[in-house]
Amino acid sequence: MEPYKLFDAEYKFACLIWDNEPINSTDLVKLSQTKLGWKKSTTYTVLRKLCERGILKNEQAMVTAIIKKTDAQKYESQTVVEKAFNGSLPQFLTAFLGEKKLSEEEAEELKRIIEEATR
Amino acid sequence: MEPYKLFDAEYKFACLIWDNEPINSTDLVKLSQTKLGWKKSTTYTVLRKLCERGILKNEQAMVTAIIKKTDAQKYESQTVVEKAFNGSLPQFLTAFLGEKKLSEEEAEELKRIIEEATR
DNA sequence: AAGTGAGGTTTATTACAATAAACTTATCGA
DNA sequence: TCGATAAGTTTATTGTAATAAACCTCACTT
Repeated sequence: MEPYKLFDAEYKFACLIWDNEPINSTDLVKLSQTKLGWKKSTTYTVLRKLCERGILKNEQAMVTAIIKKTDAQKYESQTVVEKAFNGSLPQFLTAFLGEKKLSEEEAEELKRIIEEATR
Repeated sequence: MEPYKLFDAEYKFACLIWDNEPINSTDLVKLSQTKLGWKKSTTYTVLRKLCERGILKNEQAMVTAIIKKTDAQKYESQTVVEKAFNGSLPQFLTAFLGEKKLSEEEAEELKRIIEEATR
């Protein structure tokens, strides 16, 4: 398995931790119950798997993330561009935008991000 | 199942059809063999499923796509942006680019695409 | 000392993606 | 008319994601 690969359920769960860390495991069980509808055992099962894969950490009932959210996101973004767009960001953008129209502000923001990444 | 959702194996297979349609089913079996390493029965199984889901069509042993590649790509791109970036394209772009640097030409191309989508 | 809650683990269950073996039926050329 | 080939279908197998029931152990409280 690639290091940062998170399945859908895992990703949602990891988001709870990214947004709330450090979080006590009992509190995380409650949070998963309300946010995801998970039972306690489900939470611990998924938690342990993500710990084994080096993505999260659970020490003295305190859960934190080892992998940063931005790294998981980078992985997600690059995976889809490779898989479905032959690695081409322009192709991705074209497909994503489709017939959608951007406002001036949105366009400016995107161009700023691109500018930022241009040497 | 959402209409355009294609699993990994299905997406690769659909690409063969998009790139070669219209294609005779026997030829498609051969193509899947060489490109994906699939047996004949695998090809027909996946083909039938995609036909049932209204994504492909197989009539008189002639296989064509009903859903266009661009539509499947649009779905893929929007799905990942929603799932992992809270629907925010700027967040996606930021994560994708990371520390990567763009050349002048790449930046120009991206800005052109954005310009195009700006009313 | 017995009950209770925190903090887990062990073991299952279910669903379905991925792949294919084995069988069928029809056509067509030798 | 028989054997090959095309064009499929039926039925399995395997792996694993998603979810959870049932159990365990320890510390603390009553």
